[in-house]
Amino acid sequence: MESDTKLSEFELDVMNFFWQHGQASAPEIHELIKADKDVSYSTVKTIIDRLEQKQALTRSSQQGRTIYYAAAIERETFSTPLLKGFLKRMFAGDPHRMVAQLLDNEQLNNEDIEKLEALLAAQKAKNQD
Amino acid sequence: MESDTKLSEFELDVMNFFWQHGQASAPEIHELIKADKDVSYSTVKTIIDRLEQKQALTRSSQQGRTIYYAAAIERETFSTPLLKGFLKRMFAGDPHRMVAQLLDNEQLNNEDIEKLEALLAAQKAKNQD
DNA sequence: ACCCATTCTCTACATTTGTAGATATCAAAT
DNA sequence: ATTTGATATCTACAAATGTAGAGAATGGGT
Repeated sequence: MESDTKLSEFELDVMNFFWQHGQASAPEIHELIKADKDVSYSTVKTIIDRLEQKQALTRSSQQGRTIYYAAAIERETFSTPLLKGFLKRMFAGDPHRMVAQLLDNEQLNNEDIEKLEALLAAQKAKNQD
Repeated sequence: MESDTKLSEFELDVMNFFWQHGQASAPEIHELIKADKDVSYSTVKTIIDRLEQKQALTRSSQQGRTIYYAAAIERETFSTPLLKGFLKRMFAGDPHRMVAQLLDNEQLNNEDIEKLEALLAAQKAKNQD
């Protein structure tokens, strides 16, 4: 894929299903998406087609007429630059601000927080060497 | 402002200058933006006009013909829902994943990390009561 | 009082995005 | 073999977005 491929919000929503579920057909994705948002099959299929064109999805198999697609790129391929951009845009590039707001927004219980603490500790250890 | 106002990427870039610098004129913003990206004055002014229409900016004063604008909404008004959306879309709603990647992407030194640890500790304390 | 550089206003346009209908096609049920 | 329901393909379109030129307007210098 082009390194500069951009995905729209809706396209990203669709990709998420693939990243979570592995392969899926358009009707399946439509079904999943309808839970959140009332869109027609055509709409979803169009998004999938565009994702295929952008080479974010590939046809992975076929059952009868039904085409199964799968993500052709890792989530990280997108999340890395996006996170950077988002951090820059929304938090003036300051991770501290971002985590502060994350803590504010999400209701993390102590268990969650401890997991994050472990993460930080690990990074500190890594910094040491 | 409408609670459902959406800003585009470019619009957000422009808002950032206002959030950081307080009030500014279109030519000033153009000057600042040119450092990153080669766009014409017209382009920048159009974005500012759209932001004004969306009531994200207001005219705060005037020097001769030059109009000064200022942010009419707080950064948090946008960052809160956007962070939520971004978390959902890019990290399947899992803050842990997001922080993990943040740590991966940004090179945080131990001092930075300790600040984050303090943040987490504070939140834990708050959870207690 | 006059000129002009600066800034604003207006208009325009290609592209991307969200949206979906019409229609072709075929696999499976009878 | 025929029908039909599910699926795919194709086409379309309005709105948003990134982009910028032409030209109007005026504040400030002389």
